[in-house]
Amino acid sequence: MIRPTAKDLAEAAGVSLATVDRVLNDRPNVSARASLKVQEAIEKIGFVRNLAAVALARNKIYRFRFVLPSKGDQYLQELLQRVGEASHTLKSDLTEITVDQIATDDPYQLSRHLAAIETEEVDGVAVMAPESPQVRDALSRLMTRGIHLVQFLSGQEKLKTADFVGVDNFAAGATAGRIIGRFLGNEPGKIMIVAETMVARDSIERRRGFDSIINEQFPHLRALPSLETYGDQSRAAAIIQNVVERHHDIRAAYVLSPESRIPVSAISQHADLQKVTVVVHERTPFSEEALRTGRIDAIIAQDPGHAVRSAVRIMRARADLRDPIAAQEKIRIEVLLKENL
Amino acid sequence: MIRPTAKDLAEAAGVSLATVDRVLNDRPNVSARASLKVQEAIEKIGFVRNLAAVALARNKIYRFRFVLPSKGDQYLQELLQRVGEASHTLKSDLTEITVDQIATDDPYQLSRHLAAIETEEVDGVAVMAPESPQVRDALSRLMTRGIHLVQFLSGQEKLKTADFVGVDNFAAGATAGRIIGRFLGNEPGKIMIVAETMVARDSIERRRGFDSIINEQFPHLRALPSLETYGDQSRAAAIIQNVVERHHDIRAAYVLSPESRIPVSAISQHADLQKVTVVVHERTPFSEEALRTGRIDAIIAQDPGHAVRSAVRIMRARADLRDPIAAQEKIRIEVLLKENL
DNA sequence: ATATAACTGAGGTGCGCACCTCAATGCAAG
DNA sequence: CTTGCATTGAGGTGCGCACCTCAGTTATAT
Repeated sequence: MIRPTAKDLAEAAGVSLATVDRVLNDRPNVSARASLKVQEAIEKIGFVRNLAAVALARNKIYRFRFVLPSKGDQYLQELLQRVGEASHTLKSDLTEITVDQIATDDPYQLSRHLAAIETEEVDGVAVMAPESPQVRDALSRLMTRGIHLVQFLSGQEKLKTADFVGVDNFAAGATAGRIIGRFLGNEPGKIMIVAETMVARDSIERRRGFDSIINEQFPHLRALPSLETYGDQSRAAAIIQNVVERHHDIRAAYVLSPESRIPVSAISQHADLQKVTVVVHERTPFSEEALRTGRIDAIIAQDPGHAVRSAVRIMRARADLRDPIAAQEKIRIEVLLKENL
Repeated sequence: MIRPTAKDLAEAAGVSLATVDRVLNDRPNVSARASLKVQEAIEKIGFVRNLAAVALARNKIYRFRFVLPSKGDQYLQELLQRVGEASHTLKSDLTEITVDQIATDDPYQLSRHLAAIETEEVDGVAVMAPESPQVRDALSRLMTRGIHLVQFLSGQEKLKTADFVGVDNFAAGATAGRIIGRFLGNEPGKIMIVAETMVARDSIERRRGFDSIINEQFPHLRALPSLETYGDQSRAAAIIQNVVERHHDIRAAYVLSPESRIPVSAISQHADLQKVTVVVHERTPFSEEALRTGRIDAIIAQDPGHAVRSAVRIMRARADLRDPIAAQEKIRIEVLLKENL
């Protein structure tokens, strides 16, 4: 037999096609005995569902939505582009992807937005938003309503019942710590740490991971308190100037936030920081160029294209009541140097 | 209109379904005018082929084959496992994957094997084999016979007309160079370089990439001539001992070959090499464990799972006479440290 | 103008499965 | 023994497209 079909399976199991259908699709009114006979026949004849036929017969269009921040710099642009590409590619796969950009840092607005998503219009939602109890509740309610949720690159204290796509930020911070520690060698010195804001859970976890490595492995180095730019160029310059005046042995800088343009610009414009080792997060046109020209020394990244595709695969699997293939969906913490860009 | 079908397309283009079919599938006997009308209508109504329906109607089983070495250590096992996983996963996608393990280092045997592959039994072949003119010819002939070829992780001087899956080995070597250079700091010293054999093009290119960085960026370091273990444990110990006796300032070791167990074992057993920085290629159970326990300091890797899936996607696209999505198929040069394993 | 080749349309079939209806059977409680 | 419910089978329809045939039409060459 070339490739057994459901008909062959029915025959082998000694039941009708209708029963095979009931078993395969978990429909009610099947006796345990019949179910068992079908399961055994599946093993015996090596039946494998033809997914193309399933998709065609279901004739269902999968509708997924990405909820992303409305404000951001190059990293957000990068994400939007990847989502757009995925949307385009997946059209022929009966998958429609939409994007909502809202002020994800306003828990109230975000919650309202999530509450307004109708079960009928969407099969799955991938949300990238900072943590808050209110948002967490809204996400829970979303799931209760039968909408599959993916926590996307974001720092929610993970809802255990939801899928997550992204990296372990503690490990990402630790990786940055290892890089800086090894790059600096044995001479003592201080490390400047810059973030847009330390409210974001992502930044907090990275900082914790970073500190854990520096303290344990490189005790001759000292990580200074985190500076917050609030996304403001002149504020960034001012606080960095302030730190430089008080510490004469700054040998490295670590930028916690995904948007590194403002902090790195401030650092590379400062006369006293020309020789410091700089590590940032996320690959953007800016960080890539900075790595090429030597203004920064390494990028810790998670591939946004992978992340988007992974989120879609997971939502797709959940919509079909399948389990995602965990091994394939792990997002790697990438270390980018000038040579492996 | 919810989602235009070919029928809608025919209507919009003012032609028959038969003509739409001829245009969509590049069949002969279509006037330029009719073709144009269809193309325009596609744009106009936003027609997108339903791939599930295409697959079902074609009812074609895609048969792909991986040709891999018969001899190897953990990296080969890793590869085999990934191919097996892909094979399992893709069964429901009408894709059958087989593996041939042969002595790929014997050009004659490999050529004969490739020549024996029938066009009827296989749609695409992914070959991992070291370079030789004879093999290159055999690969060319394979393509001439209409079998889609993917050069898989291997060091053929690339056949321009064939697809390639894998990393740029020059860049991989350069990345290793950067890592070692930065990890060692400013003190002068020597770098021991070990390979299974320097006949493999991969190793040669990595060595070139490595040297280029060390020479340009870290002139206080010196990379010693490559040692060849020939996969022999005692020979490895002997040649390393020999080098250690002649050089007292070895500060790092770089293992070029994908199988690093033998060289690393020899290095970590040598009393004088306890403090050297070690960088190897490819993630295997051994190298992973060595990184965890600190016997090595970094791994330069290419994800074999990604590589396998990428090769299959490419062969699939080629079999459908589509172009692969280049951006998605790029294999990254990964830098693994203890923290981002 | 006629033979010929290049095009076009109408229609049909089947891919493997999901989903539906309806009748028939079994089984247990009352 | 009847009633009611769970289970099973038979059969049909349609998803969107590929692929085939054959008749009819239009352009091209002679």
